[in-house]
Formats: sequence, C-alpha cells, structure tokens
Amino acid sequence: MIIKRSDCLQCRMRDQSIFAGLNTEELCSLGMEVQDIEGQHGDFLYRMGEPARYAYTLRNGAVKLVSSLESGQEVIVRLLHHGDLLGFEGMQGEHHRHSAIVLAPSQLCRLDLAELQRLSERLPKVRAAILQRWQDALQKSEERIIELGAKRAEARLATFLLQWAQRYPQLRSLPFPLTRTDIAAFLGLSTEHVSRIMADFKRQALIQEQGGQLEILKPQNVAHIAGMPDEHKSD
Amino acid sequence: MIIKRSDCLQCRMRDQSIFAGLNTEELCSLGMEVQDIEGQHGDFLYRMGEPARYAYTLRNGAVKLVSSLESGQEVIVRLLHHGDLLGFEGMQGEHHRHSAIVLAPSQLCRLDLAELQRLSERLPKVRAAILQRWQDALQKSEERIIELGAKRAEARLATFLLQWAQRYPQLRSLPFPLTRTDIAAFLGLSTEHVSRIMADFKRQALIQEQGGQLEILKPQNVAHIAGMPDEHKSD
DNA sequence: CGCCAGATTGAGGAATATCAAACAGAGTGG
DNA sequence: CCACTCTGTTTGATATTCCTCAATCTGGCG
Repeated sequence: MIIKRSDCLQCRMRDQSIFAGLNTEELCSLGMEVQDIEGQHGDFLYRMGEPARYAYTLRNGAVKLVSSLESGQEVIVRLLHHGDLLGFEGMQGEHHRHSAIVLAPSQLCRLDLAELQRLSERLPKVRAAILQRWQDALQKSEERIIELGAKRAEARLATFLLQWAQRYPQLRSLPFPLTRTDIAAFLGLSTEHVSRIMADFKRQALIQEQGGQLEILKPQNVAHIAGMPDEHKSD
Repeated sequence: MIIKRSDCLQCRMRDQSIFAGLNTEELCSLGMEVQDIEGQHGDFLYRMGEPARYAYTLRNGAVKLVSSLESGQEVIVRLLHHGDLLGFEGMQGEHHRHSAIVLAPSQLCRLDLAELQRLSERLPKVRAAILQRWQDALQKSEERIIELGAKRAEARLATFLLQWAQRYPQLRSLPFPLTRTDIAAFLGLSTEHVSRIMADFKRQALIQEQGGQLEILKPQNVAHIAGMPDEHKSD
C-alpha cells in the first residue's frame, strides 16, 4: 500500500467528491491534509473494531466492507466503486464496524476525520454532500434488505450483476474482481450455489466471463430473472 | 387518525428528540408548526411513492415501514418504537420509499420537512441530532443485512425477539402487536415457518404470549439460539 | 512439470416454502 | 346466549431451495 501527499486541486474526481461545488480558493483554504493511497488486492484499509481515524474516497478500483462473525463466517456489508465513500461511520467518533479490503487495484483519498468534522461544520456544501452520501448508503442498504428478504438466489444474483454493471455504464465488458466466495458473502448464499447459478447463466449465454472481466450478453433476460419491472425495453 | 396542534414546550420526550439540548427560548423561537398525531392500528402515516412533506417523531407506540414489491409481496424494512424518527428520507426532497403503517396505538409529532430543513441549517445541535439518527439507522440496517445473510430462521427470530425486548427495558411483559405475517415480512420467512418456531419456543417455555403481550422467560437460552456471544451472564 | 487457489459438478440432506386443513378467538347479528 | 363469520394461528404433508461434503477440473505460476 503506497501513501503520499495528495493535491486536491489536480484531482479529476473533484466534481464528484464531497468537495464538489467549492471553488479553487475555498479548496486551497481548507488547510486539510489529504493523502493519496494506492491499494492492491487484499490490502486492508482498516480493520473492524479499530478506532476510526480516517475517511476515504475511492477514486478508482473496488473495495469490500466485510463484517466477521464469531462463527468465522464473513458477510460483505457493502461493495464500493469509484466515487464511493467509506469510513465515515467514524464521524461520530466511533470504531469501524467492518473491515475495508481492496478487491482490485485502487486509488483512494484519505481524509482526517477530525479535520473533516470541523470542515463540515464550517461549509454547508460539504455537509450537504456528506448527508447525501449517508442517505444514499441507507437507501442501498434497505434495498439489500428487501433483496435478501424477498428474493431467491437466482433473482438475487441477477440483480447483483445488473447493479454491478450499472456502475460501469460505458463498458460492455466490466471489471469483475470478485470470487464466487465473495459473491456468496454478499448475497447470503454458499459458494457452490453461486457457482452453479453462474455456470447456468453462462450455459444460457446470458453472461460471459474471462480473466476478471464480465460481460452481460442479454441484459433483458437477466433483468427478467431479477424480477425487475421491464424498464427501458429499447436498450 | 387525530391531528391537532402540539405544544413542544410541554413534551415529555423533548430531551430525547432532535430538539434535545435546545433551551426553552430557542425552542420558542423556532417558529415551527408541529402537529400532534394519534394513530390507530392500520393507519397509514404516508404511502410509498408519495412526495415526502413531513417527518415524524414517534413518541409512543409502534410503526412499521413496509415496502411492497410488484409481486405483491411485502417486506418490513424497519420497525419503529418510541423515540424513533421516520419520514426523513424526504429531507433531500424525495419521495417516500416505503409506507408507514401504525401497529399499536401511537402518538407522533409531525414536522414540516421544509421548515425542518431550514432549522437544521441554522441550529448545529438539531443538525447533529439528525445526522446521528441517520447513522443509527444505517447501522441497524447493516446489522439486519448480516442477520439475513448469515443466520438461519431460528437464530433470526431469537435475535429479533431480544431486540424487541431491548426497546422496553423496564418491562417483563412486552407489548407485541405483530402478527406472524408481520414477523415473517421482517425476517424474510414464511408465515407458517415463523409460527412453527414461535410455537417451538413456547413449548420449550422460552417465551410466553397472551393478548398482545410477550414475555421472554429464558433470555439466556434465547440469546444462545440467537448466536449471541454470552454477554451479561449475571442477568 | 507440479502446485495451488478457485471453479465446477454430483449426491445427499437440512432448511424453508407451499398448499391444505383444522383450530382458536373476537366480534356481530339474531 | 348462540350460531356465524372473519382473521390469525397452528399443524401436517409435500415440494423446493439451498447447504454441506467430497471429488474433480481449470488456469496461473513458480
């Protein structure tokens, strides 16, 4: 894991970050120390139970938030892509509720939580941005409760693949650094069951996989399995 | 459903509300219209898809937040008790993502969202209180994801009963206005399966039920089934 | 090549859903 | 007070979904 100082002024993600809407002067006057982090597959950004000192913005790559139970079982609580925030549960001065583990080579910004706290008091725009992310996280979280509570394995997996694809709108072929075990830990299924369904999908030529890349060949059919209302039939 | 004007100055819940920490003068100067609402079993406070105009504080009683799928299936996204907030997803000017349905006779405060918005800009204490609730909601939501993803029916139900009991710390016998179908919609199970497990628990004399009241006779055993670490053995 | 982690497949069994029926209790109208 | 209905619960039988265990297969890599 490589850590160096970051120059927010040059950042290409700035307009999607929580500092969006601030002009250059405001940004300069933040006086905030921001680190630039490069993470490789398997790196821990932080571990469950540690006191939270930093928040992160994921500029690029993919990260999983994992909660480990006493049984040894691991559940993936959230999956993060470019633009997502993590570590913010520490804003209220708490400990990390999950471990953050890098899935694919990732670039992140690391912000000091205490500084961020002060900053958000001072700048309504930053505050609003953070609140918005918080709300988004809650919404997604509730959507997953519905998935887990109401749908069967096939439908859950189909939904999951479509949602993953939505995060890479331009690409036909998606980066897909998850193992079957990861998917299982996210969907509340066994590794084998996920493998079976994925193999089925492939046999039906709904999807295609090669070298960490995934392609959804028949999005409409997948959406149908997911139990989605038929949106965007023209796609 | 009865609606009348409310007098926040007299409110007994004030120190647990989002207006906690404000002194009497500040509270008077809010200039905020607050309604006092009495809801009966089955009343809708709002419906999924409606534009959000109000937020609510549940002072007393119980409310369920329900999301209805196209299949007709219903999932209970959250269960609310005294002190909980609802309807705040509208703070960002959106529509309600679920329907709020009264379970037991309830008293609520209804706040105008636009006014609340302005208020939270002005008063850091109010803002912080709301942010805190938001974080709590996210945390609980993530805990449920873990429950649904990792635990089996018995353990889920046991956890659920204990968490319900936690909301009524003083009482041996708890108000319990949920039907088996409600519990099932909350835990992602079938009504019959919930009924079977509840009946089992009763036969094992772990719990006892009568007239909408529930008593947990052997909390430790229930906690064991829930897969909890053995906290508070002295209880 | 051998090795290893991950993926796939199969067989059997456990957990849960579904369908159907019986049952209990709380009104409600006679 | 009793029959009646309605809603929610319980129970049983059966089907389905999903998990577990074990074996095999695959591709990357030293």
